[in-house]
Amino acid sequence: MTNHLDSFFGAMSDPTRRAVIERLAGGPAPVSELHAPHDIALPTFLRHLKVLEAAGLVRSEKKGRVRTVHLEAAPLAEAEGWLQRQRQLWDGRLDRLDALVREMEAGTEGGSANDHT
Amino acid sequence: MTNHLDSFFGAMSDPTRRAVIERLAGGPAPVSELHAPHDIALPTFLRHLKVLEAAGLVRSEKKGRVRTVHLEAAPLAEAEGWLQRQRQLWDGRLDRLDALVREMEAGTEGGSANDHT
DNA sequence: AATACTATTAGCCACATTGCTAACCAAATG
DNA sequence: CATTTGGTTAGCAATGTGGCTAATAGTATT
Repeated sequence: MTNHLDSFFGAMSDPTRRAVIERLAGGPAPVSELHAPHDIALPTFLRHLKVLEAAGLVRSEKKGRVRTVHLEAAPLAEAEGWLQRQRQLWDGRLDRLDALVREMEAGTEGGSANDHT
Repeated sequence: MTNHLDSFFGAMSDPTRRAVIERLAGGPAPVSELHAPHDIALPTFLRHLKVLEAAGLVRSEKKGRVRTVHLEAAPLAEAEGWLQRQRQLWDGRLDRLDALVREMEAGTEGGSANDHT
């Protein structure tokens, strides 16, 4: 199936690439401008952009000799959703455990309690 | 500064590791149980767990000969927040652009409009 | 005490990633 | 039309990642 999340998280795991995303959240920009603040060779930087584009995080169009890059928000939302689901599941579980513990402490009269699974 | 997000996203970029997280969202589990559904050698799997632990995503305690692993929700929340901020920034920008376009279409009477920056 | 089970360490290989330089193409610009 | 500018391609080196097997350690279990 080769999940989207795979290439997405891979793309986000690099500080240079995250910095590009942060910059692009403020609006589209040409390659040269995106490259400027980073102290790496342009070809190297270009490959970072390609990784981002392959992950569907950005798109770019070339007009004349300038390529303009812009953010694609949908993948961010997707990953955000995934994280949220996992976290909420876990948080919810903790809440339920907590309730169980309180219930058990309240009275040992004979409550049938099922916790995990 | 060696951001948390670095190791976090790195850890999440592997399907095996994400599957472990998904499993752990349902509750803690011993190493062997976590390993079972994955068709890779145990030592290999163990290293995945180490990556997750190094990224602060899980913790584990060993009792007897069994190591029990559990999810740590805080990092998920942190990454979730980061993504949300970037996305909202971008979405907000789109909204503002949209508004601008509508404003410009409404009347070309002589409105002074500032968009980006 | 011997055996079986759970986890761990060590070491190896193949491939991916990230960095570089050098050379090059195509579109402005003088 | 020569030059500069913005981006791209090709190729190399160093390091990281993910997989394996073999061997070991430390509990249970019988």
